[in-house]
Amino acid sequence: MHIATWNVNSLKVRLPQVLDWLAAHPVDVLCLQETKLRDEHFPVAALAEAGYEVAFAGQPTYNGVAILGRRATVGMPADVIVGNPHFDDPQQRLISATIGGLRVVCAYFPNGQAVGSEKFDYKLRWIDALIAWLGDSAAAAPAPIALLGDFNIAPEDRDVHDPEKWAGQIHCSDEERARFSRLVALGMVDAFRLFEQPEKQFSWWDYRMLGFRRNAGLRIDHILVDARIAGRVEACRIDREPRKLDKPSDHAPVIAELTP
DNA sequence: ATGGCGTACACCGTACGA
Repeated sequence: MHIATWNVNSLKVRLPQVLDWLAAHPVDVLCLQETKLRDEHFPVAALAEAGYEVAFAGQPTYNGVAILGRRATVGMPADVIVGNPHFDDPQQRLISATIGGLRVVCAYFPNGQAVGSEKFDYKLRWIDALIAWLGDSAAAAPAPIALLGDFNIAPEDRDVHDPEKWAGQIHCSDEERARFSRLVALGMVDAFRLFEQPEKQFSWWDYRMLGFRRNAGLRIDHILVDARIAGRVEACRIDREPRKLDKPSDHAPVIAELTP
């Protein structure tokens, strides 16, 4: 079974790339972030045609998350919960569902803009509420949890192209990294770091300043899996190919392979 | 050098992202 996450930065613009990517990589579960679509505009029919059942939560212009399930293998996302019961949030950043024997949590963490800003405070509170909720529900979870998404946190300096330039900055601050560690401490592992990886592996590159060509990126998109099923993770990698296309998302997909 | 690029919505600029 393959599970994946991709911040598409507008599903309206990126739909052809998502369909092409799914045709080439028929993952069983795909979590999307920044769909930027009202629910009535979500491309349910096009994805059904491609063999995927969907659960989604959107709003105009900003945010928006979705979980896609391959009909032939895992089918429809079940027991869908939109948002976090511990945190009243007008922004659509969180959706979870039971699928493929996992409790899949698809998350678009707030960006935070700048350390110390109001948006940074919102980011920290949002993450604290996520930790509180997962901490509570993990005990009662009917299935192992997999948390996939755009965390907007580079957990370590090796996840940053220029750690000195980024030291203490947004995505790299101690407060954010401490919260990433607290998520892991709930009993999850970073699937990507279960394996030896090449150096300088990133999942996001700035559109500006030739970020991708210079590999000036950050690894901020992650797949955390329940530590109890860490042994089932066979592989985890970032697929840079879609970032090379015309009109790409600024993020690349991350894929993990699990044994059944 | 705080720029740069891309998206959305609405208007021909502004907000936001990371």
